[in-house]
Amino acid sequence: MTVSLLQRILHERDEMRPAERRVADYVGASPSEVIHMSMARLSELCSVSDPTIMRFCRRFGFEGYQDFKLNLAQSLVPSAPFAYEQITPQDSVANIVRKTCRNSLNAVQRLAEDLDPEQVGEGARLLQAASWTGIYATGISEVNALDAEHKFQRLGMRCQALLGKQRQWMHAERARPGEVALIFSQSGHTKQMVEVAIAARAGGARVVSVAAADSPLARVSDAVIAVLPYDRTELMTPLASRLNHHLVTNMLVTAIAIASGSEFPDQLPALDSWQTDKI
Amino acid sequence: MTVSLLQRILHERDEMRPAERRVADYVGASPSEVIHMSMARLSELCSVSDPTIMRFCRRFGFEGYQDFKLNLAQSLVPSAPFAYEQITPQDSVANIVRKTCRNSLNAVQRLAEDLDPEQVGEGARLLQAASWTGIYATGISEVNALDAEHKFQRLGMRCQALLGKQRQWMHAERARPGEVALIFSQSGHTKQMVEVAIAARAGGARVVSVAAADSPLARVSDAVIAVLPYDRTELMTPLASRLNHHLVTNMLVTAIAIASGSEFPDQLPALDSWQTDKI
DNA sequence: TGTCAGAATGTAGTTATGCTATATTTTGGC
DNA sequence: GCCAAAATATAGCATAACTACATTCTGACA
Repeated sequence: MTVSLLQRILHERDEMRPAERRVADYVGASPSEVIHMSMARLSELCSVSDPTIMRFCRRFGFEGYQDFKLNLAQSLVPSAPFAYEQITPQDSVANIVRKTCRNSLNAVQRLAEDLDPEQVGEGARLLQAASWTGIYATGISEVNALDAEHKFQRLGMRCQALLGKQRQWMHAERARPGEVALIFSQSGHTKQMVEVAIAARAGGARVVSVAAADSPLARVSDAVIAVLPYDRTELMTPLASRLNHHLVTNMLVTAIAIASGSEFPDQLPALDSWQTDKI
Repeated sequence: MTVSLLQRILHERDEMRPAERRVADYVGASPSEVIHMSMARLSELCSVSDPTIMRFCRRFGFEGYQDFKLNLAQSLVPSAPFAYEQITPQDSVANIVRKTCRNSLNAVQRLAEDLDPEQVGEGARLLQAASWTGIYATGISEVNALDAEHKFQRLGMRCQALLGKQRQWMHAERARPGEVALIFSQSGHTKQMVEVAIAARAGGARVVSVAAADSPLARVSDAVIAVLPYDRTELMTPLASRLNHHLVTNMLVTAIAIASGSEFPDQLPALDSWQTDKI
């Protein structure tokens, strides 16, 4: 969970020597003014030299005052972190609605913070170039595979969601160059998925996995879209956090739609708009 | 609803002359990079002069490039309320990731505001009491039906996702008292879903629909869980807003799990925790 | 079609700012 | 008190932001 710059400044204040402490106090007291100030002005107001300001910025990992100011500006924007709230047996339906939405917001925010766009871009490129894509998932993640199948097929991609151990094995063993195996696994520790990845690669296919970084599945993949798994080991993954794979699919679909020249890439014409009759 | 700087840039783009438009396009495409750039670098990349950048910043009310960059940096921070940002063909993958998350946050927030917990509660009661539930959806919403099937079955409920016109018709015609038809339709205008609802009710089953209020489907349902449809009539429903039915399913599952006495109602033990081997 | 005025845009130059190199002062251990 | 290291400042350079003025483009009108 991200700690804001202002909090870090407050937290490290007491470890600073007097001059830097004066900077910390001033920034902490008047951040909105500071973001619009030159370094010279700030150093004058704090009765310190310019290089002390630089050292202050460097203490927090910034290359210079410019980067520091930009981050400080961003840390002024009110954004809930939406803390996770467990739903308990005593909760009313109204609380269920509220907490479900809140926990979903938490899951989306975490994804926004953690996801590396380079990885999404790489995954999209491999998928777009594939002659055929097998989409693999087990258990409750199977719905992610089906969702991806629908959406990719809407883009005209040749692909299939492969459910069930035998069907998955049958396709992974016959994987060939030019194909892609797209694998969804929250933990990246599902044995079947790891074996599928190994088999698909052995046949010459590329493996794109949507899984936890540094997981067994990640280690046998060509491209990983790393999605941080929920880290409460004593509890099972809450329903809300399962949104993240769903969102990654949307991103892949959108990236491929753009690369394919779509005008409205985030609005796939719903199948029901041309296949279903309306009243 | 606050309009962000990025949206204003997109909105005013078409009124600009070519040079300023090049700036608008570049800033719109790569805001995260722009905030860290010098004016000289940006002007070089856009093939415009420095004063053109200044004029661009002044157009939006800023005194200079510094103020512009600070505001742009802040407009990149997801904040409540999360304004919808359309993904355009010029968007980088980083923008796709950012906007997908942002638009998903927007969709969840809208749901939190609009959803009536009474309706969710009523829907959950009917579903919990059902001897058997048929789950109906068409087109891209079929994945919602499959998701619901998985989760309800995990609760021990007798249910089945019914996909395809003939299978749906076959089951709706043979609906009987004590059963429930759960129907997902974003618009509530899908003809097949309305006909299914009418047939199921004629057989004595109860109809729970997750659809737009005041829709044809809502009018032939026993219980409606009203989900506001996306109101951009000229555009198709964006991918992000399709989260809402997924969340309603989570709420129903959680409410039924609580009513059934579950200790951790929002954390279905994932199927994969007892059906899949881990490494 | 040519002319002209206003708008759009660029070039050249100045000032301010961010940043670095080096000097000076302060602090703490012995 | 001495000395070395850490903290801090002074001085100066490079470049970034910005301004003043010049040039080019565009559209209206004769």
